[in-house]
Amino acid sequence: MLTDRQLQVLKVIVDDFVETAQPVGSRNIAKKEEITFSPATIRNDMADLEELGYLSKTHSSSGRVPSEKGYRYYVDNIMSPLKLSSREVNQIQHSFSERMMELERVMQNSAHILSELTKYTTLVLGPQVYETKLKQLQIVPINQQSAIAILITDTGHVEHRSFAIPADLEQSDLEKTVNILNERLSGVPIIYLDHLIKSEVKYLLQKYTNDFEKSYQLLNQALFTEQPTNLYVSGKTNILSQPEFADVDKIRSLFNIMESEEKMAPILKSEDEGMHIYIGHENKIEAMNDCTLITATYSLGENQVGTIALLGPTRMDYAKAVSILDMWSGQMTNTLKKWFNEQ
Amino acid sequence: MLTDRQLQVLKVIVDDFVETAQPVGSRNIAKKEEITFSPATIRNDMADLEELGYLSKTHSSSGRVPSEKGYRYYVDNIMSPLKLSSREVNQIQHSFSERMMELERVMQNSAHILSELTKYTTLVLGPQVYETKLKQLQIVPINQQSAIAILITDTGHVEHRSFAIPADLEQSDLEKTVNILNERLSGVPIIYLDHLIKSEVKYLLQKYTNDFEKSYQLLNQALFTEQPTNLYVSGKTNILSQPEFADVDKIRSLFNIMESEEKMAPILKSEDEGMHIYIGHENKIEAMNDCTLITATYSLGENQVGTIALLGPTRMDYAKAVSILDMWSGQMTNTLKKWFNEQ
DNA sequence: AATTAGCACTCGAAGATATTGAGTGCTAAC
DNA sequence: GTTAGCACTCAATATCTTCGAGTGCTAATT
Repeated sequence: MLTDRQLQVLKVIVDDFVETAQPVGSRNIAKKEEITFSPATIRNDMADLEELGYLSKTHSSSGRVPSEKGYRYYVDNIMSPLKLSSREVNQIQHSFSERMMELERVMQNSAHILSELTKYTTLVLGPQVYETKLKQLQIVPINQQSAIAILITDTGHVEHRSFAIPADLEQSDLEKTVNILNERLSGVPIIYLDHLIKSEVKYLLQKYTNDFEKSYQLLNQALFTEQPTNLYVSGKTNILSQPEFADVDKIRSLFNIMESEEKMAPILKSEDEGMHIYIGHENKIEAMNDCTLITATYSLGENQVGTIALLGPTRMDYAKAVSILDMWSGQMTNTLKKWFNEQ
Repeated sequence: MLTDRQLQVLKVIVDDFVETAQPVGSRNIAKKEEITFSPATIRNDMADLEELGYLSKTHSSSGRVPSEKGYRYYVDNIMSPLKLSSREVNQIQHSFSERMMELERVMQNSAHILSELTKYTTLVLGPQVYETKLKQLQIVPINQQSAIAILITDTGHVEHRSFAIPADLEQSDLEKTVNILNERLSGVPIIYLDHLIKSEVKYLLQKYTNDFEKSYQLLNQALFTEQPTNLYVSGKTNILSQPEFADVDKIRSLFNIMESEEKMAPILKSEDEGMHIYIGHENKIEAMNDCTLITATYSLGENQVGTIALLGPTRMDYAKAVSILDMWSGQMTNTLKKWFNEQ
């Protein structure tokens, strides 16, 4: 168990190092207002803290630097929530302004604003579509060979895909197909679409259209070709300003991960709701071993959960990051509740 | 005027430097198969070429490096088109495969593949919409407060925007508005929409709907709020592998530009069609002063011109870059012609 | 007259050596 | 338990040396 003084020393070291990115020496600690004891005393405490694994040195005669364990302790036991400035609060609220009626825009905007406020990289993963329901399906022919399928969900999400119309498909069959689909599929959760089409709609099509095979094939092509983008990243370049990322190789491997939705999505998805902090090697991906990732979930409806995350160096302003994510979560939940109850 | 031998020396220096990124010395040049004279002779030529401004040294006893003027001369007078490997040809053709019916996808895909092939950054600027015509306008209500407007153009481009429905707008007015719009605006070039609405449609709305003011306001809100994204960038991280971008500050300023459509679009748009090569300080933006930008236009229809560009260090494999862009342009033009004639 | 061999010279890169100063750990005094 | 004092450590920085790839110039060769 740490003494009060040790705790205080650890806090000062983390705070100072987060700010300056330089190892913190005993003399500098002693200079702080809140510190009332001498450098020698502090040195003793630091030696203890180092033995316990909360601090480390960059070399034998350097000042101390928080270890990952030290950050962990700071996050779990020391840091206190920060009061955000009114400017920060305003900006966050602004990203939920009324004119933003689309989830996509809200996410994009939030990512942008949070990365501005924190100077870290913000990642927003859209909600999984477990419960999203199909509102309407439309097919708009463009020319003889191609048409566009437009899916609209009850959350206001619009998805469109163009596809080739089989050459020998009759116009009437196309129309019938669309009618059947709209009739049978409206209100159905997206996730069941595939199943429902395979079971029920298939027979309807077979019954009412002349060229079932073509219609069915077309349908599959139009609806199930590709996963839509669901990851919004903003402020990637902020990472470049951090002194720990002076190495171009590091930057490259990190950027490669962030640009790939497949790699990033599983990292962001967490089993349970709420906030999670992954410090350094707590991140399973090697390229992120000197980063901290803070994730927070937001939910719309019952089972739809999305994630927002901040990515920065382990030397992160944890209190600020957490407070800002917290603020955002609250606003987001409010907005979505209002939004959902209204419709 | 350069002698044949000087020309040959310049060519070897550019080719070698592009490959190795190291200053080229006379001994190394003499070792090349195609070179039949001694280092001393080459040194004399190099001294002349330097005096003429085509070469420079990194320090007084280093080998030579092409200057921007040297690259310019190489591009204008020396380099010969490269025959692409069948792998490269295949990959480019693949990005135009039949299933890609949407311009957006083609652009995204092309950007990706070209950056893979060249290891430079690829930027694709979508065509300006001067001539694109509105095919269909649909308005899909999501709930009491909001709806989504979907614009489909004759090029298969789909644009959607959600907007708030004024609280006191009657349902019937909304429907009437949409009907009027579809009737009057189909086939109209997007660029004239605004004008046509202000002149003609305005009166129709006034005549047939109860709450003209609301309908009109809604219309403006739905159609003219924001410019759609039109810039696709791929392979930004490729730049990180180039030795000339070891400096993080350089990277940052370059990334900042590439991430901003407002900054990038005017650079990419060129007055006239065809290929343009901007070497080093020929780029007006300071951050790009040690880059080369090669732009090529592609066109669909009569007046619609888009741009594709490769961005790399001035030490670029010009022959390859030009050949690949050339290949792509040809394919793109073909594809679009076929596409347009069919509809 | 053009080309080439020969040679002194230049200068960056890489390694070795000295200097400085911020910081530590330990011991003894308070 | 706390602190002053002091010897010690080591990264950062500067200075010097060595090495070699490269040059420019001059004189010899073709």
